[in-house]
Amino acid sequence: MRFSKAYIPTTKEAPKDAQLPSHIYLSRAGFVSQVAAGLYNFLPLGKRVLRKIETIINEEMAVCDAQEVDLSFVTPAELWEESGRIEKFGKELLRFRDRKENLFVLGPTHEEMMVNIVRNRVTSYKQLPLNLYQIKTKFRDEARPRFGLMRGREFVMKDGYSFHASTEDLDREFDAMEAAYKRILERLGLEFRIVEADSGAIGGTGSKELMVLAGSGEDTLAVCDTCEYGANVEAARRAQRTDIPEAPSADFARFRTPNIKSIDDLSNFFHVDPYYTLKAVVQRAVYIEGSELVCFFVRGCDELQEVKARNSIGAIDLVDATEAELIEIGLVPGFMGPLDQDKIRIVMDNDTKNATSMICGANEADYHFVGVDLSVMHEAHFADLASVQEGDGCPHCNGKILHTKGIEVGHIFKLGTVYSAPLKAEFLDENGRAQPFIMGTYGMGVSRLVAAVIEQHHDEKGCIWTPATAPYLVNIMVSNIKEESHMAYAEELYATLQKNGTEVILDDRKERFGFKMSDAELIGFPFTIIIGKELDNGSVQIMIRATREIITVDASEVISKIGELCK
RNA sequence: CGGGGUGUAGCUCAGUAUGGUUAGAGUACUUGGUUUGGGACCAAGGGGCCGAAGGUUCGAGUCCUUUCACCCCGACCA
Repeated sequence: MRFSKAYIPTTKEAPKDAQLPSHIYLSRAGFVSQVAAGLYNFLPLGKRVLRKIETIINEEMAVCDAQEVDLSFVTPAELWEESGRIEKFGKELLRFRDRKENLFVLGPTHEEMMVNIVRNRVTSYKQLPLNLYQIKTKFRDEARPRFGLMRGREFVMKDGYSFHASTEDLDREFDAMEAAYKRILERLGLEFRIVEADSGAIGGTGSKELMVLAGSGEDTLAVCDTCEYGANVEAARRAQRTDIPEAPSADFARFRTPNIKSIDDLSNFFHVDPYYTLKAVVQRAVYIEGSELVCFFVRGCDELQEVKARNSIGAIDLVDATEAELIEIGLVPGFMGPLDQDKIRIVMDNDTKNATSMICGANEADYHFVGVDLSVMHEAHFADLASVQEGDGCPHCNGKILHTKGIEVGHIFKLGTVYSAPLKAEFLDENGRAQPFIMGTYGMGVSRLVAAVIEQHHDEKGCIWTPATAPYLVNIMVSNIKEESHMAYAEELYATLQKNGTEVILDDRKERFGFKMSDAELIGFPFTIIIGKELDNGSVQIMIRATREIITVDASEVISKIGELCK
């Protein structure tokens, strides 16, 4: 491509709405432009990056014998009614009617459609397993799209679905997909972590998220500083605590604690570590039908993890309870404890099981119990409720947990029969019995990956594309196109690179050196070959974008040098 | 969906408090000239329904009402 003919509208200023580096630089460098909230146009450079990522995904899927399909974007609403998701998805599902008044939706994900194309066609265990995927635009009418390409309403996703006759076979395919996804991200040149994730209300197992590590990520990850363990904090586990503070010695007693309500106050008042106090968090749990107040207890040194709490009782949502709601049912805010109270459902963190020497509220204003032995609560509902904190022990090794931020670019998930059963997608097993398909699902956010590359690879000058994601690997920049010998050399180099299959752009614009260099840095080509006055000495220069280092090489060796730098 | 903010030239923004010639700047664009290794300089130009609708007024970018869009925080997010 010749730059002079390319449509690459770069700008000095970022759109005022852009906050994230990926949004700012992708806009400024002319990769994308915004159309409306959460909707973006991909301009030529952006489209090239998308296609490069798609190509890598296709290649790795081919290795796994996964087959690409292309399902219709507009899907009949009946399918969604059949699976029961039309209500669950709510307003995120964009619906509309055609001229015959039939209701349709724009596909936000394609489980239903994919199940639909195999049901009644794949009818025998002999036809399994099967792994089908597509790379396609999805639409979710998000309440609040933001962060540029990171969270759009319309986005490109690779969504794959596998069908199996047994859970063992699903496990095998799941591992193969995890390995393939890992290879994809490695090839893209991204630093990432595969983490354990929350399975959500749908159930299923083996939920794993692929997280590109970047400070602007929306998800908090708990990762081990020693081993490979990593998990979304929503699902993170930790080792049993070993550095247990010295226990306070006190016999069981009811103790007057005037106006001592918070964990801090309590721990100062009794001079005990918060580890020995019990924190009560009351939430209104919302279910499909109705709601109730639930009190969660964790140790004073811990925080309640909301997703874990929600999962522990199968609620759809938790909202903070107000003091008025507590008082109404006869609870005493600031002095709540699990003992001797039957006014509210309680759930206790696993770490409080059989805990001794505890201090907890006495369910009476200005009184706490001390010296509590929680083994009396052995019939209570225990669950993992506490949020894993930095410094906690890794559940797999002796390492320590650290927190880091990640961008979720992939999510793989064992669905089991969650969709195949309600949609009656069945095959006959060896015994001639009808069984629903056992399914896995494998998603990867392709347009989000474009943004993720830049979130992880940029500097104050602009984008820094990795070789696998760059719109062009090499930019040949002619310092002054009026120098005929320089231009002739550049043309020759351009032709040679094109012939050997290098993705190359020739910056033949009638612009000054500084202007073209700034564009090269903003767009972020991995290598810019500068052809200018050095050519009179038989040399050219290569600017390595990642470091902005400029090296001088003999004009005859420039191609082999580029090859060397790519390694 | 709750709270906050912003809509004026392709882009980034002044101007709105206190209504008053022909609505400005920078940048980008066009033409001519000079320059040519880090976003050049000089000169001359083109470009606006001041988000939309209604109202108040002799007069509205500016005041009032309604509405739409976009952004931020939160809720939500296979």
